[in-house]
Amino acid sequence: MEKFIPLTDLTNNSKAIKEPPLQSTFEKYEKKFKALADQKRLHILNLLCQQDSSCVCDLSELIDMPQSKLSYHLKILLDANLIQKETKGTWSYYTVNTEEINHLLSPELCCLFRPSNCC
Amino acid sequence: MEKFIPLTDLTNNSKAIKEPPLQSTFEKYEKKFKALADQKRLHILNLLCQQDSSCVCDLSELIDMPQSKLSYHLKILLDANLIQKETKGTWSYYTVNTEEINHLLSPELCCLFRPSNCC
DNA sequence: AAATAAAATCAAAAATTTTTGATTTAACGG
DNA sequence: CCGTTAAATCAAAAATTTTTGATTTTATTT
Repeated sequence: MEKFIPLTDLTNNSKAIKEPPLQSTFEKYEKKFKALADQKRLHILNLLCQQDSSCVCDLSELIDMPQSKLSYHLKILLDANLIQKETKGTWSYYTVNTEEINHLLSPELCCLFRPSNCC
Repeated sequence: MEKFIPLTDLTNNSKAIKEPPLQSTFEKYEKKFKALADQKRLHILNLLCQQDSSCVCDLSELIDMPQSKLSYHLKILLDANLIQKETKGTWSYYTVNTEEINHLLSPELCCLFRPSNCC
C-alpha cells in the first residue's frame, strides 16, 4: 500500500498529473478524424445537426443511401463518440454529440456540424 | 456587363452572399480530415509544432521513418494546406500552417498541433 | 404463433490508401 | 564535369476501408 502520494511523476516528463502518453493520444484522435474523413459521414453529421434526432430509415431517405451502408457509417461515427444512439422499440435514433464536437472542432465549423441553433 | 449587383441570390437559399454548395464544402473538409486521420501524420504535425521548421532528413531521424514514406505523408499534409514548405537549396523546410489549424481545430487541441508557445 | 418492419451484422468483392525499395530530379562542392 | 546529398516520384505489393446484397436479430402487430 502506498504511504504517500508522490508529488512528481518522474516517468512522465516530471509533470505532477499523469497525462496519457502521446502515442495513445494520437490513436484517439486518429479514430475521431478518420470518422470525419469522409464526405458521406460529414453529410450525415450535417443532417443530424438539422434534425436533432433521426432514425436510420428517415436518414436513409434524406441521403439516398441503402440501409446497411448507412448503418455502417453511423457505427463509425458512433464508435468515435461523435454521435449518440437511443433505441426505442425497433427504432434507433441518432443525435450529434455536441460536447465531443466542441472539444474537437473550431467554432468556425459550428454551422456545419453543430445543432442549427448555434449560428 | 452587369448593371447592378443583385441584392439576393435566389439560386442559393436566398442568401445575399454566395456560399459554396455543401457538396464542395464536404469535399474540402474530407481532404483536411483525411490528412489528420493518421497517427503518423499527427505525430509529424506534433513534431513540426515543436521545431517550428524542419527538413525531411531531421524529421526522418526524429520519427524513425524512411525518407520516401515521410515525403509521402508530408505531401498529404501539404496538399491539405495543414503545413507549408520552403525550399532552400537541396533542403525542404516544413512548418505548421497555424492559421489553417486554427480554422479547423478547437482551442483544446492547441497543445498538440499548434506551435509550442501557445500553451 | 406468424407476419412485418427496423436496424445490425456478415462475408465477399471492389476501391482506396499505405508501404517499400528503386529511380529520378535538383542543387551543391570539389 | 563528376560525385554527393536531399527530397520527390514511381510502380508494385500489402494493408485497410468501403460497398453490396443477403442474412440475422429484435421488437411490434395481428
